Amino acid sequence: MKKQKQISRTPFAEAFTQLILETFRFNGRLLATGDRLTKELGLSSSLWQVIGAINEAPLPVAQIARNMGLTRQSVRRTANVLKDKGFVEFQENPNHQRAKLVVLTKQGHNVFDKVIKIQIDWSNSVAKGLSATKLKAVIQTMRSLSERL
Amino acid sequence: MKKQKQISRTPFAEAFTQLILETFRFNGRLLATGDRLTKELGLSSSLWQVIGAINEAPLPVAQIARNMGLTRQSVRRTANVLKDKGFVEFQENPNHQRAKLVVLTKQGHNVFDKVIKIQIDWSNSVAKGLSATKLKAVIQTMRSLSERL
DNA sequence: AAATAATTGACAGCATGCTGTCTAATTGTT
DNA sequence: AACAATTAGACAGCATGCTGTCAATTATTT
Repeated sequence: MKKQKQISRTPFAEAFTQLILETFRFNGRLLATGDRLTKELGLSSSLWQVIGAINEAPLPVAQIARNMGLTRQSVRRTANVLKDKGFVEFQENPNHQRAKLVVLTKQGHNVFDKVIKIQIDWSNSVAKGLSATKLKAVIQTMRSLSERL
Repeated sequence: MKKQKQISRTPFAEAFTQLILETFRFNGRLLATGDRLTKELGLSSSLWQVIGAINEAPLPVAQIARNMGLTRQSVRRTANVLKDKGFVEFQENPNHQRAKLVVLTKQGHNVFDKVIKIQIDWSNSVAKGLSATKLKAVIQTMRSLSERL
């Protein structure tokens, strides 16, 4: 006779475990799809994320990193790649000598507009049967969980 | 006067974009927390995920990879690390000469039991104010979206 | 049974997250 | 104004995902 487990998961713990695993999978799929859809533009998920982060207003690397929940080192590398590709440039920051502002070039703005269009088409193709309300509920739960970690 | 954007996001596209970014953040947080909680056991998120995948029954590397939505190459590397740490061993597979079975050692079973306990404690500490039902709804939406990618 | 296709392992190399350390610059405190 | 604490950049190296290729094995088709 098989020994019984002493501790058993509560229904919440069970669902939470599933959610974690599904999040890992979903994240992987999103990255793969994002890379695929923007490859022809010379971009990848990490690149357009940073471009998107400075679309409204130029920011220093460290600030971008905080906004995105990444380390400044990793965003810096991405920013350097974007600079090499001609999508951004570093400009003097009147408020800080070292922390230069990452600014979209004309080409950068251009490519981001294309990304937006791709994203919108993509969203529409994915939208069937799901409401914005439902997505918002998901976002809220994820944020709520995030805060507890 | 500023030029008006030609295409604007639908509410769904807006929420979808937010969901994508939140997923990236949530994923990062989960990995960081998972690593932190199992560090003392000599594990990391990638390691306990694979251990968990063969807890019920031994499987070959390629099968584990398919189950987890990863490439076999990446799971293989993880499996080799687990072997070096003594948590798994490779055993002959009666059905396949090349594809050896990844099997938990006694130490592997042992450490996974500890991981389970940690996960349950963690779940309980996170559970306040959230129901399993709510999490299930999130999982379902994520799966539904995953399938469309 | 033989030929072809699919799967697997092994190896190499890239992408993008992380940590750690050192130095320079900035900010906050006294 | 001087000192301490924090922040930023630069560089090094690790972790863990990916792709690509080649040979060996297994599965499928004819």
